[in-house]
Amino acid sequence: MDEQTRLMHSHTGVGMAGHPGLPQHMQEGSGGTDGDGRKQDIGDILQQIMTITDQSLDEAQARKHALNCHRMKPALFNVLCEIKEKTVLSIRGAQEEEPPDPQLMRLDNMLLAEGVSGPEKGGGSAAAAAAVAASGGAGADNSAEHSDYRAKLSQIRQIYHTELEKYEQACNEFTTHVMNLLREQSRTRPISPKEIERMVGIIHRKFSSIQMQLKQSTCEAVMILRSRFLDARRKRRNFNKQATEILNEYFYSHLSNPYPSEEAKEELAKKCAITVAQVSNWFGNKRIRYKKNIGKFQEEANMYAARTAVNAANASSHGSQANSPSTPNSAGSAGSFNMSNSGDLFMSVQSLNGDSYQGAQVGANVQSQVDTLRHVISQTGGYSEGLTANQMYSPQGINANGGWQDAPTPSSVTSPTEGPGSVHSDTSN
DNA sequence: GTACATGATTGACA
DNA sequence: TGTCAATCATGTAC
Repeated sequence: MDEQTRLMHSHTGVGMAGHPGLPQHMQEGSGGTDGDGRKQDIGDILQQIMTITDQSLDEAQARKHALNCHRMKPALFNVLCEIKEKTVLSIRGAQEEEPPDPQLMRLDNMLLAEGVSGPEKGGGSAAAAAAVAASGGAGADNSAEHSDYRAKLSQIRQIYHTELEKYEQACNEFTTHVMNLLREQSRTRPISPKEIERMVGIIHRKFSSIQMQLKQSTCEAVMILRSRFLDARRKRRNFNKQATEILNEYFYSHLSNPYPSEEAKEELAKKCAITVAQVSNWFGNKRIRYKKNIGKFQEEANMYAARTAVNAANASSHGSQANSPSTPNSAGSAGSFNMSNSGDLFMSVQSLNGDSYQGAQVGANVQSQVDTLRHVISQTGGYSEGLTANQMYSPQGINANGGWQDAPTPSSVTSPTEGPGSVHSDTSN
């Protein structure tokens, strides 16, 4: 039998004796040996092919039925299935057996940790609490942010589960469909149960890759939510008024050297309910912005000077606390910050009176300073008429180089609470 | 929507 | 390592 005939023979898949509709020579397994015979065979086969379309559906069904009922069919299918198992499927099997995807495991772990997957027993809440703790922000509005975070996480969780359910449903439907299809096809071509099982596995893998994408997207959403929640810059909140006042009071009362020590920073942080880093940031920004635009801050400086003066005056007139006046506290609710000096304020006050600032003079006589302060206060309302702004709070603390007057290197900046030798002009001196 | 205020970040520097 | 200076990103007032 020549190659073409063999091909046709195998393609028809019905090279079995007694099958209707095939040329007699094929049914008998004989092929033409001479050229004319071959031509005749091919012609017959072509004729057969051409007439297939002319056959009725019933006729085709009858043929199909006859084929399925052929006594040799099961045996032949078994053999073919065996061959398939030994060749193609075994090769595929070796390729498809993969270890669990580490990325998928990471995603699963993360979703579990974030409370997106797994039981919903406050996982998101715990994550939010951890996020809050990590952020180290002021606690006042933490609960609001916390609930916001939880709500958004819950939303993500809901979407995740809905989509996951959809995928699983679709996967099951598709698997059932394919299995039915393969079972149906197994009547006409050799498909072993193992092959069907393998196909199911392939479908599942495909769907799990889709699920992995879903998991990845969910993880990204959680990460974004988390980063937004944690990112201090994004959730920047202006300090409350009290905190700003406390910081400003310190700044303007240490204008000649507005570099709080670590201890002072910690105390300010505690008073303002912010972190030490935030205090440092605040002073850094304040120094820069004050230096850049002193005129703009003049009014503010005067206001704090007046306040400090009033409080200093009150403190000194109410007893013997002149050596350690507490920070002026406009509202009295911010707590008293122990600024043991008002030297810079006095410096400015004295300059108001035309005296040049000399550190040794500062705080020499508390009572006289209080008197001077009272004078300043009386003028505060109309300083703009009689006094230039610079007279009130001249940038004398800033040297020609742009640095603060006598400002030591940051590392040697001493606390306002430090004793003699400090660059600050404590009244306690 | 826009301009300004303000807290945070970043890179350079001493 | 703390500070400066520039810059970013958000809040707020209009």
